[in-house]
Amino acid sequence: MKKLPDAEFEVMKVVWANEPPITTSVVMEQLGKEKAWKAQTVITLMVRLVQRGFVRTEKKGKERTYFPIIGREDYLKFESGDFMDRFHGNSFRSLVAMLYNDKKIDDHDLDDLMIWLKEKRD
Amino acid sequence: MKKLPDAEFEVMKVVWANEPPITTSVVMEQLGKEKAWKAQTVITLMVRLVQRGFVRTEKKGKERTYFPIIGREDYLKFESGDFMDRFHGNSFRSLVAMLYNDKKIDDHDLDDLMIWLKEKRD
DNA sequence: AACAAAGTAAGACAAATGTAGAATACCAAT
DNA sequence: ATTGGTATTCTACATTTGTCTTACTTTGTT
Repeated sequence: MKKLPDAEFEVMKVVWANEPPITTSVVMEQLGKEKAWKAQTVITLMVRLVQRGFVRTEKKGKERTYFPIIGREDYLKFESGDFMDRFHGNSFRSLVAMLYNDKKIDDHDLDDLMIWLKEKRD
Repeated sequence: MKKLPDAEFEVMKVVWANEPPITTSVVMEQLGKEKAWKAQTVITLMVRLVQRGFVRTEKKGKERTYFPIIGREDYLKFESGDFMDRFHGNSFRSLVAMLYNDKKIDDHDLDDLMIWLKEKRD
């Protein structure tokens, strides 16, 4: 698997968030607010995602529908692993300390985490 | 701050790992094994890092020396925050669960984390 | 002073990415 | 069958990234 470019990832997020299949118009609607993309832009991104093997597509009349091939979980796993590798030399503590110092995770997150950890104790 | 391209990040890793200032030849030596980069490639990357404001440079005779401006910690914090944001909606638990399921971290890491968490309870 | 070696600057070029215009296909109503 | 509206395909183009070639500087040497 390879990392997706930012724009394509934005599209995939929408694809994953919806019950397949999805159309470009739906993607447009759901991204339109933040990204001021033209319809062609979204279509181009869909085409590239097909080439990359992230989605497959079917022609439905004048429209085109898309189905995810790579699942959200799998992709996030991949990105997470890559990230740990590249930026934290796989040292988990390094990551935690860094995020905590930078206030990216707060005490509530830690409580949350503690609960999860305790559940693991089975 | 903006994300560095891969190649430039590789160079920065070496810059950060050495006592400043550093020269391209040192970067070459330390990267040479893995990256089969020509000297010019490294020099170009250094130039781009200067433009980006990650390092500053001084001419020392025929050589050029470089000093980091952005610190490793600061950059890693930035990348870590960005990552949490983009891929885990800032849910730290989501990240931990993902890494654990994907065997990127093991029980030992979790124990370790538990200890760290308990220390935070002060 | 002239030269070779080491290092650099300037420029090049293909591939990847972000973004979109123009021409075209397809359905829906006339 | 024609027309009009959408969505699509094809094509384009600027910017960024990865990588390098060629021409020039600087310095230590003959």
